[in-house]
Amino acid sequence: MTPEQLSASIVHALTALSDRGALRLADGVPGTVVVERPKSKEHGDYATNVALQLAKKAGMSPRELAGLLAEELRAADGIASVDIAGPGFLNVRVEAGAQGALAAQVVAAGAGYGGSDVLAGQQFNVEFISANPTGPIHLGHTRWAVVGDAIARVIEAAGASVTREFYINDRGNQMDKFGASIEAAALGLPVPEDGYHGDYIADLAKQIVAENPHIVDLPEGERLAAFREAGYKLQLAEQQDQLDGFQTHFDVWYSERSLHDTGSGVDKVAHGLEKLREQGHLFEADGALWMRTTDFGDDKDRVLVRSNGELTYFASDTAYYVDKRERGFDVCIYLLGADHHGYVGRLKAMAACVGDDPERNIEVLIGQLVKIMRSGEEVRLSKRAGAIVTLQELVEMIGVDALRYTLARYPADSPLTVDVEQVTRQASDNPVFYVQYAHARLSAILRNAADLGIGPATGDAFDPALLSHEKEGDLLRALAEFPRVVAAAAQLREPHRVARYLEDTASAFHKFYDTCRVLPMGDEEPAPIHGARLLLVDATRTVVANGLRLLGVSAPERM
RNA sequence: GCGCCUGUAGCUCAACGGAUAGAGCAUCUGACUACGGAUCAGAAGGUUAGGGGUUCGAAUCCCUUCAGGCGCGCCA
Repeated sequence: MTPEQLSASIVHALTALSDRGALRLADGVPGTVVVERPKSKEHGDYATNVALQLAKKAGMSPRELAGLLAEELRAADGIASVDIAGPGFLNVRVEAGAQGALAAQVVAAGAGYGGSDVLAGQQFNVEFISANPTGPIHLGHTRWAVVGDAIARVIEAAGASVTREFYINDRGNQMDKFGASIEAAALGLPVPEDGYHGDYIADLAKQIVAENPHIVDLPEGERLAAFREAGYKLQLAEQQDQLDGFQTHFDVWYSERSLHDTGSGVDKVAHGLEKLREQGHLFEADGALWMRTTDFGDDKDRVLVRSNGELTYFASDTAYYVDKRERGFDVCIYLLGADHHGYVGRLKAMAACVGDDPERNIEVLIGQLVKIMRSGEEVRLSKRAGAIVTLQELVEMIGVDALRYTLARYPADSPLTVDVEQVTRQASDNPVFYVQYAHARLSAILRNAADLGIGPATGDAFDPALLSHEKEGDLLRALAEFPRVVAAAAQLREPHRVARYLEDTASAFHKFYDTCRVLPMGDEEPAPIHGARLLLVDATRTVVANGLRLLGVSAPERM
């Protein structure tokens, strides 16, 4: 029995009581009730606080209501016992047969188990990383690579359609500084003070000159542009390559330049401004064009066109948002670092200014920055000073799986400290291996079973009531949780819940494995219990594999 | 100064407003002649930064004090 099924049974019981007049609820019977897995086993297989929640509306004491409900519920299918505890909790024990049946359901659902339709019918755009193409992807971006990708995956599992998008800031003076830095390096001149100083700049210069020796002979202005464009192309390709190797794949790489009229006749910025004008939130002052974001809670109005005629970055942002909405996305999610939290207000206000609902159409997730410790000291990220820990270095040190998992198992809005040495040294103690090891073990059992010529029970040969051991019950309840863990992760945009859940489930499995022999021993004849446990093993393997996939972490069959 | 985020075990961090606040690492004690010991069983470790409030019930919500991070440009 799953929590959902139990919830339905409770609603059914409430309805029956209500129909008989034994219960009168002010707002009627709720559609669903909260069923949770208690922390302590003494509190049964499942617990619900429904009596506490409804007592006031029913005009009776929680324990009184709990008593009524318990009596009604005891008659329901699949329920072994119902106890009333504490102030009015209902502690429910489920019959072994009703619980064991889940194993077959999981295996039947396969890769689809864990999915739901809680976000069905919605189109999501998830934008993350969006690094300037002026340097390598580094640890500062890596958290968003992992979290953004995992958010996209869980939202997809919740039934929505998702586009992962990377916004390339390929316009503006940072690009010019980048170009000037490469140019200086190529010419053997000192890099400008406000330029980029990492070693990679010299490498880029070398590569560009090697590919096109005549570039240094170009006239000065042309030469800068040529270095800038060549550097841009190489750097973007490198970012794409590294993210690809990091199992982070984007559906759309969106160039900021493409928002501006580049002779295509489509000027999306002008279009965005027009939209704002229609809505009446534009005004001119001091020779500049402004958006009155203060109409919607921003702390000050924002300039779109400077008095010198140049467009601000925010003008691009607005046009980009309008474009996303016109491409059909209902919800535009932005993942930004804590150093950008000042943008939340203006982005929301901007969405309101173009006539959207800022509570629904735009969502800005602010993640805390990752603090990096090395040799007991904090490593300060600075692209310009060249002090960076690149994604590539990190992957070489700790591997894709361990790095992804480490960053995925914490909520993005909690500050995180990563000690480079510790993560590297303790790679084998990383919880990712605990979960992966469970998968490898599960795979090994199924392999060994196949060698013995046996497999999971199927059809009528499966007797769910055989899975009555305490550890089997614990494991089954863990498996039953998976769909709502994924749904919660999607709705709350908190994929770390999946990682924590996998650790719990792996633990339940390891305990089961330690206590319950799955395969026949020696020359023992295969019996129904072996088939039933193999089915449970198969179901567990399915859940662990599905969960790891949501995090973009591999599920190895051998380690 | 104003605003946002954070403060939980020695360390890194969990905990839909729920019952005795949990994991991993580190420390200590046990378990391998049968499915993978990267495992399992157990011990120890806490005034959830401090103080008020809301309620059946608060780490969680509200107020306040303290501490830390970040942000407040016609930059990107």
